[in-house]
Amino acid sequence: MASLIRKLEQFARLSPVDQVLLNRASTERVRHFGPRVDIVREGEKPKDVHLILSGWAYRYKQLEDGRRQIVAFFLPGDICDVNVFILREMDHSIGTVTAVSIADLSREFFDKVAAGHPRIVTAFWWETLVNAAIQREWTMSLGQRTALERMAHLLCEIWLRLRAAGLTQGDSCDFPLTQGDLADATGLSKVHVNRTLQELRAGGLIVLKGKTLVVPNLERLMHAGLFNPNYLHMDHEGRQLDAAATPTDAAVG
Amino acid sequence: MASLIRKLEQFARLSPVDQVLLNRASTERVRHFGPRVDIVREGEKPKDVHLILSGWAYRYKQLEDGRRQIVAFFLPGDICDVNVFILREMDHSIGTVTAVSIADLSREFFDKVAAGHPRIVTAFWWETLVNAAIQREWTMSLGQRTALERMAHLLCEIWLRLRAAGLTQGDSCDFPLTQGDLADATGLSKVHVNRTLQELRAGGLIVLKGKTLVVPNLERLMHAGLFNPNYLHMDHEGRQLDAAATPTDAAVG
DNA sequence: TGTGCAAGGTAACATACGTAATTGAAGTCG
DNA sequence: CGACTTCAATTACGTATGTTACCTTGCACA
Repeated sequence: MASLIRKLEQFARLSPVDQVLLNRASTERVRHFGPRVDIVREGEKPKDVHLILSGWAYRYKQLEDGRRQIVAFFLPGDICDVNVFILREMDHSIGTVTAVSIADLSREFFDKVAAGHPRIVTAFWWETLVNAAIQREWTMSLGQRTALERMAHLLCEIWLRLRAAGLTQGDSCDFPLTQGDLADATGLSKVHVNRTLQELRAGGLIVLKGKTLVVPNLERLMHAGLFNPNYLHMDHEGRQLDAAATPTDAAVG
Repeated sequence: MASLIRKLEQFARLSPVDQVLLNRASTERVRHFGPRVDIVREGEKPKDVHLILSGWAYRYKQLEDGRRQIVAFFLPGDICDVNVFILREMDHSIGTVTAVSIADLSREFFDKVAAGHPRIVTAFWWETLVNAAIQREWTMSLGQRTALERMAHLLCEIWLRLRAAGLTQGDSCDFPLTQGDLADATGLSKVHVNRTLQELRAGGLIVLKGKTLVVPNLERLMHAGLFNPNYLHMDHEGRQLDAAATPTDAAVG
């Protein structure tokens, strides 16, 4: 799976054998879903781990009275939760935004990885730790950032993650989220999301129309969102995201 | 370390050899800190993983202008982040509430665990996944719950975690957090935290005075916080937290 | 055994954001 | 191609929570 390997390679150098294993695992048991559909529901017993091959999805939780919070977005190349099948039941649901293809990764796959593929183990740990860091940053956003900062911050995060997966074209990208989605993710009302987006547009920070987002000046958007990319841990051992940095041949694992 | 083993045993049955290993690791390199002191600072390179032996601490992030968010609390028996030393630098800080003793767990320790102690591996995965679930629930709280619900929810969480660590006495427990701490954790102002606590007191949901918290009726407090304990994943394979459930001899791992 | 400082508590006032309701634009499906 | 349905946009108004300021309580330490 291109996006996954591209993403993991950012962090750990995978051997050809590693890559073959990942490729096989991500083509063996593939399922397809339509847009706006649940893939997994709270209360179910997690049997497999899901790798997003294409499309956007989100993880969400819901209160009995209907209030709903999106707690994470999944983009192509993302793994839902390494090793969740250890748990007895899901404490949240996963739904699609667009049409989505996923590969189911079994417990046996992870056992095999643990037994003989230390580079992949390291890379999966990195994925796990980064996801935890993202969740913390969302806590920070919801607790401390204003509506404008929060929105700008979220857009920066999605932008950088898309870029790392090779899914941006110049300064624009596909953006299938509705204002309702953004509201559920930022903890704001739809009305206030609309106001906030207007403000970002007025400041020339974003162009958002139809299902396309343009970020003319990432620096400025990051500034507006008090965005510090360190939590994404996109560099390691001197390897930088898109600066051709020191070509240290770091053996990780 | 008693609290740690007690907590992990809730989930995975550890062999005597496993327990010896954990006990050795948690007595080898111990450090002591005073109250209101930083253990780790954002930007540092994580060299070890920290196991809290005694005392309360928190993980926090700070914006340049001083706004600060507590994103997690650490109680005795908690491990800060399994395998963080994989990352290049900390994206947050860890500070103490009370005096704290910690054990430093090295990379070598985790390598040894990975190589020969599958039960501990499983238990650590469980710890990791539960911590992620807790972080998600905080996101939910900050995004959707009202001040009152949020506070009640947080108190329930801390209560259950303390109870699982054996740190409650009947319906009361030590509670060293200040209203300022609660404000930074809930994303509310100190004034509003005060108002909210008054309201909880008026409703007879808590008695909070000095450094002691009493929860006369956990059910009612949970109800007020829309608290669903499933996210703590405190039961597994039929083993319930404090109901003497089916004594399934489940071999995990 | 006071004395100083952090923590808790209160009040008056300010505001960022939510709610409800309506309208128009844009897809989508029979 | 018209009829739905969803999404975006906008207005008027309401409120939960923030801010500032000040006072009280409690406890650590001289």
